[in-house]
Amino acid sequence: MSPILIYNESIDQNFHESGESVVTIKDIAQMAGVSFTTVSKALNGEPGVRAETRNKIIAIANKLNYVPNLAARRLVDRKSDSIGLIWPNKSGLFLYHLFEQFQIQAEKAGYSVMVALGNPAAGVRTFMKHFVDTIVVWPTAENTSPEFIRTRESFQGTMLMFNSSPSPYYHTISIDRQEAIQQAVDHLSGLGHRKISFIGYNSEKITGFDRAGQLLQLEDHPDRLIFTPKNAPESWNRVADMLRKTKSQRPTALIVDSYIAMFKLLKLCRMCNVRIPEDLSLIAYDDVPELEEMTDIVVTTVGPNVEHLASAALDILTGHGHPAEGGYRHVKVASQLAVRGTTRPVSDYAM
Amino acid sequence: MSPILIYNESIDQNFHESGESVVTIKDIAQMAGVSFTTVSKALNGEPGVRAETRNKIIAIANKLNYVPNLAARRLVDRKSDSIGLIWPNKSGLFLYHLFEQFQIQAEKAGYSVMVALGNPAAGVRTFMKHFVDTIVVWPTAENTSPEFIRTRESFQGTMLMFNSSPSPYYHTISIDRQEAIQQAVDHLSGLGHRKISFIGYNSEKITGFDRAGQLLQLEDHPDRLIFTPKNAPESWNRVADMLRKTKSQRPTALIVDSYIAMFKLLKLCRMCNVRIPEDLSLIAYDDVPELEEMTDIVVTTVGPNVEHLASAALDILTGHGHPAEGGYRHVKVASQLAVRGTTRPVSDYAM
DNA sequence: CTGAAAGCGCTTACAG
DNA sequence: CTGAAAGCGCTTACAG
Repeated sequence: MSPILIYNESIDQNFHESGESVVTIKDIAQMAGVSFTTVSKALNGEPGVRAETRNKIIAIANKLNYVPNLAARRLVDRKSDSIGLIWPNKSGLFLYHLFEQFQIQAEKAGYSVMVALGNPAAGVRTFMKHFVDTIVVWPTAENTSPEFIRTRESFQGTMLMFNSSPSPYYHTISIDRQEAIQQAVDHLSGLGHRKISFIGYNSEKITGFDRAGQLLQLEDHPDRLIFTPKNAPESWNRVADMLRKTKSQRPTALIVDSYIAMFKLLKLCRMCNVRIPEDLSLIAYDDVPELEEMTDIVVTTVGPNVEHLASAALDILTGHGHPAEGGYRHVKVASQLAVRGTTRPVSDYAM
Repeated sequence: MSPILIYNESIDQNFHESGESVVTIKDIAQMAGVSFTTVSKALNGEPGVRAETRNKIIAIANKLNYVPNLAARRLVDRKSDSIGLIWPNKSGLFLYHLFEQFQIQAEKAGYSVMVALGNPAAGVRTFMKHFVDTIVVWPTAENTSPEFIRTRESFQGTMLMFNSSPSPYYHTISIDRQEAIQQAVDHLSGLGHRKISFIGYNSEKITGFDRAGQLLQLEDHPDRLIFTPKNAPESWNRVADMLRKTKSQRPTALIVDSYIAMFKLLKLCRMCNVRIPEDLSLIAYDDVPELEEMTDIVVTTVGPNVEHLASAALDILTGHGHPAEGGYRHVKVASQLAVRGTTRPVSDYAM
């Protein structure tokens, strides 16, 4: 691969004249004929400064265009109303949307939000360096690593972990994936489907599928569960095999694990000339907005709503209804079924 | 509130009467049996510390999970070695990948990277509060606003603007979109295509298309340029009309503006029973990695490579070959054509 | 190679 | 009401 192709480079010799504010409280103190202690108090609205003195000081500060040095201030009182989000590499679209939502809501609540990309442990360290006092994490393999845990322990602020079981060390928000899949199955069952397939590998979701299947006494069939682990593309051959079966042989509805799996499935369907939803109903886990413009059909989905997740997190962090004690809170967020274009009554598939 | 109790047996409780204070260079100094001056030098890679001493100090720092206090460092006026990325809402996948690449390379170069989501002006303010001394921006309507410009002017650090014309106030990296589209046309022309369509709305790209068309004396035809502005979905009807024409009437190759447009086009192709690349060649602008798993075919693309963009930015910021004067640099990055599955010789389309 | 000391600009007890 | 002093954690001359 060729190196960076820079074919036109120029140097701008104009210097940016920085109007550096060298004005400190000491300068103001001298001009006002008071001590810089008094200046500090006056400017910070502390009590115990005569109004006359205070006004004089403020006037001078304005005149000199005084800008407080935040580094100095922060060195003394280490506070910041900012929230840090840990964003591991390759986290995909769902996290992208969740964090976008989170920031919109956090901004409204008066927080500034920063995101640390890359290695989560490094991210926590970055936030510590920058005085971010609240950190929000979405778990991945990387941030359950010993390194991350060690780093997390040295963090003095508040932490909120999404999608985690309750912990004595941080707030948690969990998602009931099992219940989500059960909702999906319920919906399909309500439409008369008895022969349903689940394609995926997440154990919580599979458990939900199994449980719902038993409760509703769904039909047991060879394609009931097609296990497609992350690094086994060949497992998708089984999906293709299923799609090639005759209408009476194959299931009438599918549930897929993720939107990635959904794309693979849609590809295979096209290859096998199976139309969705004309030949087969489909529900996908995870609701990612831009998918609509990428797929031919608007897919029925189930999963946690990013706005709900974000506001649940913010509620905890802003301490809404927070027990005064200051213990950590553990909230479970329910999923939502968004019925759209890809689920039809089983009667539509009658032979 | 119940704090996170760090209990590390190797820490002598003498230094930490509360058992949870933040570790400073003084703590490390005491453990290492040296002065904190030496610790500072050792940790900052300053010369004049015996290797043995340095290693010992570094080992202790790691063990204690030492995080330097940026406020203190910044007070004595030193760089914070962190770069802030401004990430406006709805910026889409390309920026997502560019920033991911940027952070990977920046981390290798020893910087910590933070991203500010949401309003760009607020982002700059956040970064100022947190001692970030370098800010990287991708232009949008929001960050050419007067508010942003005002905020930018009060920022004392270095700024790098992607996709901007040279400026006396910051570094810039521009992308030659015009040339990118010319590359695409050249490639198609080389395959014998004379009847090519451009679908999109970006004026630079259209200019590139027009220019290349004139240079190569391509055929002029009714579907040469289909202008599809952002808020005019009806403009896509013209694309559908084109696809419904007979093989001899319609163009043999298409170039689309963006991956969003690509998805729309692929949908329409399916509806109109036009196969790509069996019936029509296609080149899309912008190379976004995950597209591969979402489309049936692997699309030939043209556009700036995120790795190149990221490393060009980093080169500037790390001052590789930087003139000592401190002027701003302005670099133009070329695009790359990634020939993949969707461009065929025009002879394949012979009637 | 190592360390004592000054000091960055500010806040906050504490004493007048 | 006002101010002298201590100190936040760090870097950087400077002296040993």
